[in-house]
Amino acid sequence: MLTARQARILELLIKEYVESAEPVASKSIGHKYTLNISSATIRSEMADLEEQGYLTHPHTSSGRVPTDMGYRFYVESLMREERLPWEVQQTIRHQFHQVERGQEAWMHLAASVLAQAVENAAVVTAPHADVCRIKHLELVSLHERTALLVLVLDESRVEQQLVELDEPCDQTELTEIAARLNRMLAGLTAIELAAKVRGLPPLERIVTDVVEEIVRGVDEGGSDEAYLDGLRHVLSQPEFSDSQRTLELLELLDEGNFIRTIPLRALAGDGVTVIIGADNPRLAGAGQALRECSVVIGTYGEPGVASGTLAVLGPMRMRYSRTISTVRYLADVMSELVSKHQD
Amino acid sequence: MLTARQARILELLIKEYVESAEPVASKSIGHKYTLNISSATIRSEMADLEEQGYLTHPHTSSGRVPTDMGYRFYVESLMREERLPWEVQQTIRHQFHQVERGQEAWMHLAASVLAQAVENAAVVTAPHADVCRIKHLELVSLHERTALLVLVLDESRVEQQLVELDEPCDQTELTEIAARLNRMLAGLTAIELAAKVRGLPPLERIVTDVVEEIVRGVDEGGSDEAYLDGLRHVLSQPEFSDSQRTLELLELLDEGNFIRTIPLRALAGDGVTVIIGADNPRLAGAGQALRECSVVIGTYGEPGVASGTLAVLGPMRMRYSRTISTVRYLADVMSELVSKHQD
DNA sequence: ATTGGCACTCTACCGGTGAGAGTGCTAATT
DNA sequence: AATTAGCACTCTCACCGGTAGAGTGCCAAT
Repeated sequence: MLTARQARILELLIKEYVESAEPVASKSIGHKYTLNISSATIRSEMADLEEQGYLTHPHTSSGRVPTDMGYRFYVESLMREERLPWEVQQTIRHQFHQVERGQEAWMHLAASVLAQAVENAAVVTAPHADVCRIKHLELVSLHERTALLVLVLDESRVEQQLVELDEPCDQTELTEIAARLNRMLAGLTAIELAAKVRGLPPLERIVTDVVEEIVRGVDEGGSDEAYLDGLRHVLSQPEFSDSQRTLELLELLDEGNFIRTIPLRALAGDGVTVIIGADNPRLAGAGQALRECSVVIGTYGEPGVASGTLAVLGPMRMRYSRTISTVRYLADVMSELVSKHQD
Repeated sequence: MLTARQARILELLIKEYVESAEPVASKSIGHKYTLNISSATIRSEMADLEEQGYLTHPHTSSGRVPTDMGYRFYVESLMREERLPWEVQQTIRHQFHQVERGQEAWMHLAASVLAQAVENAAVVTAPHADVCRIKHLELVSLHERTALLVLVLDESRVEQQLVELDEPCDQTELTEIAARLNRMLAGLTAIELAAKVRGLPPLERIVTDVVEEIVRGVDEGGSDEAYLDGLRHVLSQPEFSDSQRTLELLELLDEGNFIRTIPLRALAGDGVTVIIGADNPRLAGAGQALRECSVVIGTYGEPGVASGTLAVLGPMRMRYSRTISTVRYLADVMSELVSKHQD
């Protein structure tokens, strides 16, 4: 167990380390923050903290550095959650209301705003329900036997796919088919759809099969695109001054690999979840680079109805308090906006 | 002017340097490729080449390295364009026919395939006409006063945007409006549209204004999204072993900045264009990192009707022949696929 | 329990040195 | 006149040893 003083020292040490990125000496804590104890005392406390696993030593004669366990204890017990300063709140809100275009642009914006606010990498996934519903579909003739299916789902999600038809079919016919299907399918989920389309004529079936495939794909979230921004912030941290490390991380996360590497949805819990270093078994196998990183995950929207994920990736040496507040705040803002456009 | 022998030496030197990434000594050329001349002769030829500006010296007693000018001469005069090996062609074709989903996925795929094939960073922009035409539009009611406009343009391009209406409006009304507008606007360009919508009732005007805005945006290509992949390849090259360089490049290109930094459309010419180092004034200002890079740009599709851009970014020390062939080949494949789905 | 003091350890930095690689020049050769 | 062998010269890089400085661990005094 930690005494109150040890906890205090741990807290100050982490604060200091987060700022300086260098091992913290016993003196610097005593000097900077006016504790009425000498460096020698701090040293012996530190030795104790180390024995309990909260700190380490890069080498015998260097200052202390927090371990995963140290950070975890800090996040869970020591840190008080910061209220996000008014200006920052305003900046975020402002940036958000500036643009209000398609969902894609919106996600990009969210990732960009988050990345900028926390000065780390940010990932955002689009909001959607656990099961999504069909809102509307449209068929546009491209060729004789090729049509473009535009499928509008709830949550303003638009999916498109080419459909190869059995027989030639002009726009008039397609429009009729679309109208019939719209009357029949509006508001259905994938499962309901599957039940309802039995016995439809073949041409309609070709379309509904594609629709079902798309809807199922969306439900599984496998198609979830992750909008990533701000990798540069992470990579410019001193822990990545070695270009080998940089590459390792880059290869893990480049180009939409993120979701495959870090299964956000699976890791997200209620409120804001913090994953520190090799904390989570799912990250443990992911190479050295990730083991020095932490991930802060939040969800926004209404659970089950329309929710997305919001995450920050940074070095373990991260301003947790600030990051968590920001994620929470941004999640709130985005929840608001989502519920405004709720159907 | 270069003698035949000097040209030969330049060629071999570049080949060697591209492989080894290290300054090339006079000996190593003589040894590896059986020229019947001694290293002393090669040295004097090299000195001459240097005087003419094709080579440089990192320092007095090191081998030679090609300059921008050296590379340019190589690309324009010495290099013979390689025929892409059959297996590579097959690999590319195969990867392409695997997936045939929405345009977005298609672009991602193209970037990924290209990046992998040339082992450098690849950028792809979606195909579209210089002026695009309206194909179809759809209005979906979200709220009383909010509708989702889904706009299908030629080239299977789908744009969506929220529209705030003056007065409450239900789906039935919206559908009617959409039908009217479709009859009126199908096949029009932005300019034709602007002329035709004068005197429409206010509610229709709100929609057409948004449509016009979108179409103009698309025409200008400013909204061109660039699909970037394979940065990791570039950054793992030895010229970026310094993590400072890495960062510089990353900051230039991170998150869709690419198009802003490198105006592909403006640089593309007929066939395949190669920009070497600080060759182009538009790149000159872009920081040290880019000055050590080359860009190979190709276009695909039918010029003016539906064309997109395809580019490779890599260190100046690049396998130009292979890269150019690959860009050309991929452009052909993509042109085929585009014209197949032409309207 | 706390603290001042001191020995000990490890790093980072500096200057020097020697090997190696590669050139430039010159004088000899074809 | 072009080519070549030979040699001196230059620059880099890796290695070494020595030192200053930072910081700890421990012990004896308070």
